[in-house]
Amino acid sequence: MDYKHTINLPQTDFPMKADLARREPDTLKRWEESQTYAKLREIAKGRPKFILQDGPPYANGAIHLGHAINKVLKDIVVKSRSMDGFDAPYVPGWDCHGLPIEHQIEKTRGKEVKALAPREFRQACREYAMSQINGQREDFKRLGVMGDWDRPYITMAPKYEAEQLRAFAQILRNGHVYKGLKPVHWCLDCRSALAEAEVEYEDKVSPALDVRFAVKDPQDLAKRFGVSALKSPASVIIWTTTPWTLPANQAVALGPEFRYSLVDTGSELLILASSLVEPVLKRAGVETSTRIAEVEGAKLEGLKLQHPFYERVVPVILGDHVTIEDGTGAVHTAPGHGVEDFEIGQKYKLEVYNPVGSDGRFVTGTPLFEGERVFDANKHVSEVLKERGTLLHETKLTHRYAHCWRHKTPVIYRATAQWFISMEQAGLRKGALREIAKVKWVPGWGENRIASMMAERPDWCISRQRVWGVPLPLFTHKATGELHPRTVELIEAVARLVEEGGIDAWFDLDPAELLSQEASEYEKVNDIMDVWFDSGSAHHCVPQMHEDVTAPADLYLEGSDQHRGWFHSSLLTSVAQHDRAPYKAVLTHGFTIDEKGRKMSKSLGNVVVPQKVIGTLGADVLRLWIAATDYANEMALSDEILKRVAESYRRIRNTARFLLGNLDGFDPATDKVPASEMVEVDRWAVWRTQQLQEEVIAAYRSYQFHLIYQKVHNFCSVDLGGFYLDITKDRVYTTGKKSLPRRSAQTAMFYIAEALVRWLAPILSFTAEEIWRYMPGARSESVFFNTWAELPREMTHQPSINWPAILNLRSAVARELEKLRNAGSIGAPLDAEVDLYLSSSSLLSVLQSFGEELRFVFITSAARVHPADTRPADAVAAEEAEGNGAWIVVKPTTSVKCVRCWHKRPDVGHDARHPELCGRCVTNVEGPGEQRRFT
RNA sequence: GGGUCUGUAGCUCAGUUGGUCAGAGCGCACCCCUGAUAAGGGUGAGGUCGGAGGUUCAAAUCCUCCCAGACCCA
Repeated sequence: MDYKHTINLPQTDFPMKADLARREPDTLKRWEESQTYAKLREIAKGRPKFILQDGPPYANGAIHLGHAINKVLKDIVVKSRSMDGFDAPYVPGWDCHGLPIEHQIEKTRGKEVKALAPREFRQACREYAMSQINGQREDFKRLGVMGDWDRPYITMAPKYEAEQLRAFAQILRNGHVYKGLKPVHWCLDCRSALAEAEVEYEDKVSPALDVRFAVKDPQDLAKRFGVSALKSPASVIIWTTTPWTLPANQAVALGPEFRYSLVDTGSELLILASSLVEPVLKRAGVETSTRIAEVEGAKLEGLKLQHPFYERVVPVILGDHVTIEDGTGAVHTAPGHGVEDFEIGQKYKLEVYNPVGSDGRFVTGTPLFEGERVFDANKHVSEVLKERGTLLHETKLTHRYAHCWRHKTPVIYRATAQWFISMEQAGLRKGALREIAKVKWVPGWGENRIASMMAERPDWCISRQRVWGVPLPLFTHKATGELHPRTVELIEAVARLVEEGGIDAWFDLDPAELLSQEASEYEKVNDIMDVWFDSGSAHHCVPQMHEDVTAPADLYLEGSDQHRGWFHSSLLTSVAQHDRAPYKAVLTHGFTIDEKGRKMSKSLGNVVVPQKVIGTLGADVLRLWIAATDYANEMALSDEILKRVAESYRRIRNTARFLLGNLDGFDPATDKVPASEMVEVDRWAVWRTQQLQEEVIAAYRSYQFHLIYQKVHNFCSVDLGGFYLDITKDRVYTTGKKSLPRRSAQTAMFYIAEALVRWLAPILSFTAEEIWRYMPGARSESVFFNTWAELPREMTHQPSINWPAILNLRSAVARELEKLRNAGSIGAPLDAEVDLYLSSSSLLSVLQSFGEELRFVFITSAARVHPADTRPADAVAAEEAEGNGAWIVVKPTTSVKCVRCWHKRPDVGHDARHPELCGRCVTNVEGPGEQRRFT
């Protein structure tokens, strides 16, 4: 007789094969069609808010792995906060203005660009940015990121631009803005100032010159060095790799603490840092020399020097920025061409002299070099020095030098009129540092990092001489250069115009419209703002344009480079505007590297393309990798790592599938078993689930997603696959379909599935949604409409049975069974029977109470327990567990196999009607069914 | 060159304030099952905790230096 039909095998349509690449789009379509995100907003209405403010990606290019990580981490945060009972909206944004897009237009339109009017050029930029947004948006959605994709904030929206102007007005009113002359990175090709972020460092070959600055007053020098008369002319030697800045030289800086030597070469006297005398003389080819005297740099302050080719006398000054690692220990100082030079120049009231025009040529009237391009002038400078006898030595040097990130060409420092947000004049630095201390930084070292940047950083140059950006809507007086007295009001007027007509409204504006008869006295500023100001004012702009977003945000979440980027600019604008941080917490993640720890780059060929992963393994596998990786450090990805992740995905998926399969025929509304009637091990399973759930929730709250991955995966493999589901299979399969023992297991599995699907949802969003649809019982349309599973309290009490000890015994028995298996005595554990001899009386009595059910723990056909002292000589000692000895005897069983439950039992055939069945199968097939209390 | 970090088995990660802390899962090898089956179960082999010094009765855990890597800056 065939009893197979009496066995309750798992039954589910939930597919084992994920086929994510094909199936995920269906889920996306469902979310789209049923407006899942919008419905979630309705459902969450009234809950406490959790605002994650999106840092806008730049609207240029296809998304890469870094984007994917960032968006998925945000999505995990938002979804987990939602499941945690918050109203957690997600309004994505895009950063739209700025140089890279201008360049993109220049590149694609070619020469035609030059003919474009600025207005048309901006239109082209706008259209391009929009196309990029649309492309990126599809990719972000495909990752499973849920958000208000139909109403993102884009920084080129007229409303955003107008609000940005309002934010600026407030900052101006608060006294942070000034106009100044300052050396800024200047790209000769852009003809524009560059932000730090627009500069990158590349190797460059530069001339390296040692130049004489002759001492004007030899007697003064002699006195300072404490020597009598000097027999030869003396010079301070400076070392420079930018000879073209020598025309702008205003001083020579020495380190106050360093020692400087007066060295006689026979023909002349040189002044050099003592520790550098040797290398300098060596390269200059001086063979014999005598050190006459030595003093601290501080002693030489104010010494008068002759400029090497101009009729200009410059002083020796002191600066802590001077180093004696290379060069001569004497630094040529041109405040118009260097930040440190500028700063030290302020102190010594040096002139900020800049003879270089925006085109990178010396301006008309520059002696000797008028009209020459700066880098070309290097050679000329060197010739002039030679002629004047002021060149000690010349060579070439390869060093890291600032380059324009777009043009890849060397940039210069050039003093120009720019608009600044001052770090000091209205206490911005102080306020920012104070606010940094109030923010929670994850990981904690982020605080140190941004604080040290904030403490050091110079004033923020917010002006750009470009086209595609939000204007600095200012009028300056033609004679005095002062801002119009009603500037704040005027900006508001401009903001209203921009709100209607976008930024073109400003560029097209006739000043008379706002200034009427004053118009002729004022100049309309043509600069635009640094794009960092755009995104940096999102904390102000977004809440003004989207009702779901409020400020300050609960969290900003970006890559660790944003300590200098968006975290930084946002903090500055927010403190300047409101004197508070724009965020309560900041979370940063690392960058992607390959399995060898190297950064991903095209040249190394180790770049992982997210679209490709999604198209093969699926977004959920990529999401799982993101969750599984500790984002605090670098995040390594390679084919092997992806393979591992995909394998663990399958484990989790199959666990869910098995649970669903066993829930076949279970209706939670009618079939749930009360805790008091549940089988002990089922209650253990629910308890264990509850324990884990607490850990999972805690990990979500502390953003430790990789722990969730570890814990949940372990749960599936060890607790469920390796124990609970393994031993429960027998009961679910063989007891009556509607019997209490089976319903008890189903009740546990039901709660496990309810919990599991929710744990997974923020990470494996597609899979969780898929599982959700196969779960029994009435339920909402989407898993995301729910909060964490509530497990019945009476089921989650700590079990009185010492299950950990039983699990230990189980492992010990498994080791013994393995020996039999390897000896060929048994195959499956059901071929064996086991006798346990325990010294722990409590464990002994518990297991004795299990009675016939004990065998199910080991999945053996029989299992018995006895006091330790009755053990036979050949009993094998199990590994110690809490000082309690256990001895094991396993042997092949001699009983006959029941064809239905496959246990080998002595009572097989006792019932004449079912000659092939064991006793419990008989009762399960047509009797009242077996009882189970423990397993 | 400076700042901020990271470096535990092939992979991903645990290792509280220094004292069973050398762990887990995966992978791998071998075995079993064939009623979760392009599944499932079991056993086992893998690490001188990046390297070298030092502090300590005792260090993966503290200090110094070095090496490798990441981000930011110069």
